[in-house]
Amino acid sequence: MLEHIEPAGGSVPFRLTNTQAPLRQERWVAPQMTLVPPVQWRDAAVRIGRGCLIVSHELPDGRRQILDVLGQGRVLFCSMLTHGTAKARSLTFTNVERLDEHCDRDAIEEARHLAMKRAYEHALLLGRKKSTEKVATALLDLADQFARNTGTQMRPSFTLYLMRNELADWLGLTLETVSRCLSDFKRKGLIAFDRTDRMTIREKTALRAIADGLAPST
Amino acid sequence: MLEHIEPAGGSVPFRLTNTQAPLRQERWVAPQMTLVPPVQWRDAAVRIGRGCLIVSHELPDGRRQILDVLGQGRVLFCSMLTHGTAKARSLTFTNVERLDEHCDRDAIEEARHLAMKRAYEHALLLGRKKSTEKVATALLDLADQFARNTGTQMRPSFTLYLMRNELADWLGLTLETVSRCLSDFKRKGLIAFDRTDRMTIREKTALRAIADGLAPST
DNA sequence: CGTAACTTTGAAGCGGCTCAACGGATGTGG
DNA sequence: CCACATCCGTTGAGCCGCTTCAAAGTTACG
Repeated sequence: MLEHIEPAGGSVPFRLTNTQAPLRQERWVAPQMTLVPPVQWRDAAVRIGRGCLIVSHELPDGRRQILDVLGQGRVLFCSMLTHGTAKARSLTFTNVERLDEHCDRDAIEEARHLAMKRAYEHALLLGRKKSTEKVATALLDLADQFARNTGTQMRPSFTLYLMRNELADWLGLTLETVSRCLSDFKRKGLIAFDRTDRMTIREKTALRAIADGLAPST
Repeated sequence: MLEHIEPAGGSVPFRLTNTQAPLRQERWVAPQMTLVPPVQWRDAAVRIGRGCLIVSHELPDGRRQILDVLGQGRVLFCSMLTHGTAKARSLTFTNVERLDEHCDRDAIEEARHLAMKRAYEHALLLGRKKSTEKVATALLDLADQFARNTGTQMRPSFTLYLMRNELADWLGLTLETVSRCLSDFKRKGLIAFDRTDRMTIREKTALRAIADGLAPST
């Protein structure tokens, strides 16, 4: 989906496969790329085929807020990028496909609604949830998006594309607080992970209760 | 815009003028009403003619997050209310007019973009700004929306429809913290108010710098 | 190995929250 | 008219959850 591709992290390995299919307008994006829509995609909606994108926004002094994490099937609205309201970045090899304003009208409409709904849920999280509630919410959200075909329904397992500091910037916390919450959940058997980037939800309903603020804070 | 109108605060005076103009679909809403769109407005976009609405969302235990504050000209998307993603409430006598999906297509598109952009800015505020930065941002936003014709450009004056606890729920703070910030700004001459619901911005650029995190925290 | 990047863990500090008291404004009834 | 209640805002004191700072542990990769 890129006209210009800017390596965002200085040291991250950089690779790009820019496949332009004749009928479907589709492109591949390498990890750690900042997405810059080509001019003709200025107001387009693009669907993630596979991979993972984060959408973020920053204060002048560099404090960052990650606004959303997009997995397979989610839709990114390029107007947000072109108007300077946000930046999008790939966290792994990611495939995006341009939706057609007319053919995919319903899908676009639905995606717009979902984006707004998620923004509202996220505001509730940022403004009113405790750190443990935030982390629990994030894990369940990521499981929904990225555990499509791995693990069971009640014990989903997924690749965590975000690093601790990215989780922190998503949740309005510090990376240390995120790490402590995750270790805590692990100790309690609510989740499991050996590698830091591979998570398994072990007690989904318990996590759900925590995420919704219904669990005693012990 | 209401089919059923539910008095939300128990003690607030209740009055309603339900004007249904023949051509323009337009209605009046009394203060402190929870807005419930009539069935035929299920997915409509409605523009605020005058008045003030808040859009909010809650956790099961009652913690509330105010998601947006809408003044004259702003557009509310009813689908957010009908899907249970949010509630809307009037803070004063408020006039709303249904936009036409076809005639007002461009206006709706623009409003959608604005809503999303504001949600993003709000997330940045909630997740990454300090209390003083939050309050400064809120004051400037409200000045932009509600000081249309009062005060000067650099010294806007406006009616503050939100109470301290509503400001707090908007900014992810407590009402005490909001009160302390406002008193602090007043003491420093950045703002002025005698009645608690009538604000004047006195040092717009200084407030702007604070809002953007560019001011020393002294 | 050795370095770099990321994570974990600990200890200390602080910003915003909680709890509490007071003050001003408005309304109501005697 | 005053006594009293209610609601909202302000202010203070103490505390706690998260951040900050620091150091050690882990993983990946040359």
